[in-house]
Amino acid sequence: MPELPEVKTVADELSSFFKNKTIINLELITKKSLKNISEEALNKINNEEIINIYQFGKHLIFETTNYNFILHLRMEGKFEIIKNKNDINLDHVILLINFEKTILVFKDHRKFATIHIFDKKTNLFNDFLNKFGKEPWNIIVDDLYQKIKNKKSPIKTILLDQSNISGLGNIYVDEVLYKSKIHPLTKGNLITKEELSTIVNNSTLILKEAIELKGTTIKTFHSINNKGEYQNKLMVHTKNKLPCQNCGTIIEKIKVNGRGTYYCPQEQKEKY
DNA sequence: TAATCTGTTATGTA
DNA sequence: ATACATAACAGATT
Repeated sequence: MPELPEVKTVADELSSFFKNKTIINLELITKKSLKNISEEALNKINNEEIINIYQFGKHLIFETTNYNFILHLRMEGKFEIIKNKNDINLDHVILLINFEKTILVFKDHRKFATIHIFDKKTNLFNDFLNKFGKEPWNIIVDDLYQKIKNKKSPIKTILLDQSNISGLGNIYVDEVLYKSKIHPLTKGNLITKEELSTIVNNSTLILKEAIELKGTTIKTFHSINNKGEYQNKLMVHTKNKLPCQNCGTIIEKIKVNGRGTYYCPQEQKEKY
């Protein structure tokens, strides 16, 4: 489900329910799903109070008294809040986070989600975050330009790489490149600093508007109480063979790095 | 019906 | 540095 706006929507809702609440314990339901953390490690945050729940890039971060607990939802991670354990449909449930009066249910039918827990007494949390690029509104264009100016990979691939810029996924990157009038296959070394500046500005505009609308619901995304509405604003993504809403040219779908990619062949010309 | 493809993600390998 | 396979699974397509 999640790119940055969807994760932020989820984080805000979870925060309204669980900020300042104490975790009683975690119950791992589907053991084989956690590849990057041990079951014992989950016990560390038993009895921890949640101080804050927020989003960085596509990461959902629960800050507790002594730890940072990070969930990455990948493709299909989602939550439900229930009152009674008997109400749970256990299909695809990975984890139960038990609170005094409610249970936060974490589901992930493709089991791609990852969990990290970092002790605040160490630098591991900062080290982890430092592997990722800044969010668009904090990007320094000159710095990003230095990173991409010699790359031969397509600009779409570069923008999806979270070590360059955090928060763009397959939907919004198509929308950003459309708004910026740049062909998704344009090689990084052909992007001018001015074009990169346009891309960064449009990334900020589009992600912020999507946050206002609580994300995009294409398949199954809904946060907890909200359905996103940004799907009504999409200009190219999922619009294969439909006329461009600006110029009427038929939108094309291609593959870039194996990802379905939509663009307007009239307004987004490839540079060679 | 069954085989194949696709996917709001990301990492590991070569 | 860059392309490809892989993770696991449901729903759509052939």
